[in-house]
Amino acid sequence: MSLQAPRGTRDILAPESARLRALVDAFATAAELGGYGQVHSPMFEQIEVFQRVGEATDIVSKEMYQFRDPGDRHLALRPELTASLARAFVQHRPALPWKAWYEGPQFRYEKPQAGRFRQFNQVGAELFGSDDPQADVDVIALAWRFCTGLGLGQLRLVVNSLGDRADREAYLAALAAYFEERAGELSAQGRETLSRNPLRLLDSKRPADRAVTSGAPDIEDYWSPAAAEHFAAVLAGLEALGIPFERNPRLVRGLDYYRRTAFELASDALDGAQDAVGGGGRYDGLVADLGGPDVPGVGFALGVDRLLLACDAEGTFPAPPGAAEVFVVDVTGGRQASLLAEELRRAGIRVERAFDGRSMKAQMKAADRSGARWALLVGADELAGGVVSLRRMRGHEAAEAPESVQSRIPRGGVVEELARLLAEGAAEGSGS
RNA sequence: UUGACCGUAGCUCAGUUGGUUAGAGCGCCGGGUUGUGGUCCCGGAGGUCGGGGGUUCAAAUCCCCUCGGUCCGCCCA
Repeated sequence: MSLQAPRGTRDILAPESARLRALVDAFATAAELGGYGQVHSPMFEQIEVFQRVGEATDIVSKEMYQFRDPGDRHLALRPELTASLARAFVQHRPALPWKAWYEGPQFRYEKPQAGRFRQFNQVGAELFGSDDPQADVDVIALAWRFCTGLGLGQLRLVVNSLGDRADREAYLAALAAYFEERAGELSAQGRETLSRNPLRLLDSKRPADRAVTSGAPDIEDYWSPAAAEHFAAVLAGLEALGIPFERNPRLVRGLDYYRRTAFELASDALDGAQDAVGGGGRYDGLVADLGGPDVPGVGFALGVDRLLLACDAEGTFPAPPGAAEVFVVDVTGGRQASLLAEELRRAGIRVERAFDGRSMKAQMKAADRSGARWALLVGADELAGGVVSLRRMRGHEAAEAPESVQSRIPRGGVVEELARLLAEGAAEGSGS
């Protein structure tokens, strides 16, 4: 155990990696169905990209991996992707509205825990250039459609509005005043949070602080008429689409740039502190903060690792079958297995074979474990006769007549015959 | 940064108050006569007991440090 993956990171090996890719594929399909195009952005950015976006947020102030490159540039591994996308928007100025989706790892220096890693994967989408409440709905609908498409049923959509910039500032001031007055009742940690960002305190799970926060001023009382109207339109839009939600005036998100709409997807199937699978909101003003035009935006990100945990908990979205379709057993040295396997693979058939000249029994065992429905057997007899033995591997009783299970076919017709059998099997499989 | 618990074979775990060559199940490899899987039987490989230091005649077992994991808190994905 001398060398291992750094703390908070892990290797994702074969069956699980296929599942992760399938999840990303499903998201790509959902997003592109909605007119979002994929963006690849760098894993690291000039550190200012993130700093300008949220000095007071934890992920920027204390969780960033930062470094200087050999050219003395001050860089940071991306702790989130909305800022990267906003930077890309400013740099390229695409036509509006710009709808982008993304996927990939992000990095935060935190204490690892179940469902929380220092390198973790997210999928997400952003819509730049519209302040229409229907844009908010478009984005939320994508997240919802994708998650329910995975088979997740125990998911709650929690929504809130943080008002416009001025509303938010007025509210923040009122909140700070309220908490200052009662600082004595707060826990030591609570007071620390207060000095950093009073909004954070609303989320607090500490019982002592809860008592204080329950009487705190309500954001709704600080909404401007425009913000209130916007939020009402978003809720009406969700209702029209039949997307269930619950309102929570205490929902503030971890990132400071949110304006108006904020939302979170939480899973009741996940226990413990990490029940949020994703969240997002509107961030009007962010693009301007990065030196671009005053273009509004709304988006979200979902934690891939948490989504998969939620899928586990609900017993949905299993790993896709990676099984071979055909296994070539060759006891004449292995060259025939190479030839047959390659021929079949060039025809698009998933083929496995054994190495190291193992015994027929061993190769048959391997064939069984591979999950292949068909085995091709090549021995001295077959080789001499220009044939191969074709054996059905699964779904038959031991008592069945041997000739219905195994037969010899001409060597030259192997690809055609297997293609036919597999197509037949697929048709049957889809019918049942 | 602080707290609690945990760390024995590839995996899941036993291992009595410190006491001989550290075990099981699963998995893996081989065998059960001539070239045939899934069941069964037999055999085998595989472990610096996370790492380092200390106490002791003797440490997987006790103490300290360290690394990693889990939980809480914090926060989020």
